[in-house]
Amino acid sequence: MSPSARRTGRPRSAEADRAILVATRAALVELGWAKLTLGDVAARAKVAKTTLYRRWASKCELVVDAVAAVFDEQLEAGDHGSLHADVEAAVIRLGALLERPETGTALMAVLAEAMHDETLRCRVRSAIVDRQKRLVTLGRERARLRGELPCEEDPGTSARNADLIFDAVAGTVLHRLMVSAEPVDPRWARDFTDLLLYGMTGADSGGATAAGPAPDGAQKPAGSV
Amino acid sequence: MSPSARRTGRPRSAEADRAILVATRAALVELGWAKLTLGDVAARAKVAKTTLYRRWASKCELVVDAVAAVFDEQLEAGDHGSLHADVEAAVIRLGALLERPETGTALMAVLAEAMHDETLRCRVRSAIVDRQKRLVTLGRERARLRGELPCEEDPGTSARNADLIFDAVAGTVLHRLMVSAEPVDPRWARDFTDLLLYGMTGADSGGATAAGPAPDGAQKPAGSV
DNA sequence: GAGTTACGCTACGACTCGTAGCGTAAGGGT
DNA sequence: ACCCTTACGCTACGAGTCGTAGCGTAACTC
Repeated sequence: MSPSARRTGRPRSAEADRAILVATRAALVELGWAKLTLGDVAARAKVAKTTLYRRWASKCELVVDAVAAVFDEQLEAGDHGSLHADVEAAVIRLGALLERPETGTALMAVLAEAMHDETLRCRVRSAIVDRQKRLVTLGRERARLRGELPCEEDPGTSARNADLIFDAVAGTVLHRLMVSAEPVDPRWARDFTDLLLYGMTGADSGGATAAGPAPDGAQKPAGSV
Repeated sequence: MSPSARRTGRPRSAEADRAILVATRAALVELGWAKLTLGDVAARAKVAKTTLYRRWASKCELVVDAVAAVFDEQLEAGDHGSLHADVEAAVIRLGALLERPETGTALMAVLAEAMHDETLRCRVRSAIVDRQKRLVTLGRERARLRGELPCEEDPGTSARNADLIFDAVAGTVLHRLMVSAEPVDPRWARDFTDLLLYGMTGADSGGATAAGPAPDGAQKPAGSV
């Protein structure tokens, strides 16, 4: 239907698409969400304002696509050899992604707007959230094969735990950057990973937090108290 | 200076203040951040538009105050007898607060806008964030007195850990509600608390996650694997 | 070449913004 | 009681943005 309806006529300029998304991110950094106008984006992208309106119905949808493109570039889930290393790498990668001013600002603004727009919320979920969540599932699967996590018979429990982990990782990194306005540096990433794996009690007492060089790296048993 | 400058003349109507903040929250729920206009807020509050502009310079500052008032109402840190119970209570309380549509929407929008406005960011921090963060410090202090957490000599380490815990709690709850759009129900609060205290490894294997009624309640040792 | 679709450009009505000006209301100082 | 000071309500205004319509042209398919 979609391909048959558009197999004829002048095709949409792919370069215009890219220029618009780039301009959207640039304008977002410079002006912020509130002062971002579609007219300004069109001027930066050197396209007519009408072209913009022909493709995106609202400012929200445009920004979602602009941000999703950045997330797609950064989507990967390499195997770092241990659950600890995998989590730490994910934290640093997500932190680097959200530290880019365009990404963080845009994501927050879109999420705020999505509270009132179910369509927009679905769009955000499919374009950004679900693809990131898949990485959590993959990482846990690898950890289970390594014997770092127990097998779970109940798929419901497994899904719930994956959701919980995802909320914890993404939410904490987001909060660190957006609310606390502190950087996701290697030390914090390690501290947070320790917290996730071993909990408040274990991480605080294990001596792997402050001055020590964390000699155990990736193989700290849970009952280390 | 401020009190001396305003000790004479007609005082500002305190009721108008309250009406404006109430109207702001109501309009935020109904219209969302993008479509929220100060003119509309003024009409709802039954005050002149000029009165609004005399007190708040921008939409952001108005919304910050409107949200901060709600946070103030809910600020408490009761002693629930154990670290586990304290954390779980805080999660549920924060969840209930952010589940109110006005609060979550407004907070996200203001945070997004604060990325470009250092003044606004400071305002958010002092009005909302820092007051919540104090609860974390208090809870950890109590846990230390109970012997649930080890003493920390280094104040820098202690502060870093408190910040980390705060980001983890607030960020995860926020993400669960705003991004995943799932409720903070008692089961999730318990699962998340287990994760925070005992880590991924401990919480997953302890059997306190899925169907069981969690018979141990608040006294699960860290080395329960 | 004919048909179809996208693009750039211009112009437009509708709307909101934030401010200025004026007269009136509500307190404090003597 | 009187004046002074400040806040309030109301109206009106220029400035700016919004999203759309109309037209001629460019690009691609059959």
